[in-house]
Amino acid sequence: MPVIKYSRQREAIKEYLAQTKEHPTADTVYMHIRKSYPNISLGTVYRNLNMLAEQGEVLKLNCQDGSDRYDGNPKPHYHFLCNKCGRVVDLEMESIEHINVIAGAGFDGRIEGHITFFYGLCPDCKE
Amino acid sequence: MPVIKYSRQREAIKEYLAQTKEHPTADTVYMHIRKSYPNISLGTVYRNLNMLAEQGEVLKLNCQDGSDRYDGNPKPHYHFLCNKCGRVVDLEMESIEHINVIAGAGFDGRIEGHITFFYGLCPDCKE
DNA sequence: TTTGATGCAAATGTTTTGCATGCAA
DNA sequence: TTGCATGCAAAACATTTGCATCAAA
Repeated sequence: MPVIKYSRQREAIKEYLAQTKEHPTADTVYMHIRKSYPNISLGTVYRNLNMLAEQGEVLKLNCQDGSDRYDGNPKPHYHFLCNKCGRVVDLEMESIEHINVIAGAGFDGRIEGHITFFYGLCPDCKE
Repeated sequence: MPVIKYSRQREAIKEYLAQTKEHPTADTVYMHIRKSYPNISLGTVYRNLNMLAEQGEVLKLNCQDGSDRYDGNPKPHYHFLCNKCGRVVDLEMESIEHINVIAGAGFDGRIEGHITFFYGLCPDCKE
């Protein structure tokens, strides 16, 4: 397997993701990084996002609205998608790992995990 | 709003989805319907799948592998995605609606529901 | 007869890829 | 010096859309 070399572009992407709570799309990442690296190409952004996701340094979220978004927090956690403004918010909540057991009860395969998105109205939109 | 007129193409798509358990992609639907309607176009398949999903007659599944798949069973239910063969299987399981309450406990917005995909190894791949 | 649905092809939006060059090690 | 990463542009995909024609009501 090839060695992974340092690149400031990748570092900038990682820093941006670590600092924002926006759960940006690849294109949004591109727009932001461009401010400090005007010559960065969209291809580089995609390559690095995929690389970081593979390394487990960021999360790639396959949202229910069809968009792919990225999360700088690689620890598995749950997300909330607002039906009105489309925002994706991190949820801090008690573990629901037991649903794997419930799902496995009548199923002959092996359940290793789950991905859950909650949806509804976010604090700002619920009024 | 426009009236929805009967079309044999749409009917064929609906029947195919009702009878299969494959959770096919739009392209797979196209390949199948083509056997009985060789002239049907991919555009028509997409238009009808979207129409049926909007009417609530079929489910559009935004799978974690990034693909969109369709399910002829419009009742909400859970799905399992095999990490090895990529197959999507229906799960029959006890309700886990209570996770909405758990998620809502520390959250100031309104949780209306959730979408969950389970993953692991399907019965055929688990050996 | 009216109007929605179709087939076709072009357009769109997103993501990936090939290649010459730049830069890390 | 070696070879991975980059920028650029083209290519690859998936999905949508415009339009003339077809068919349901």
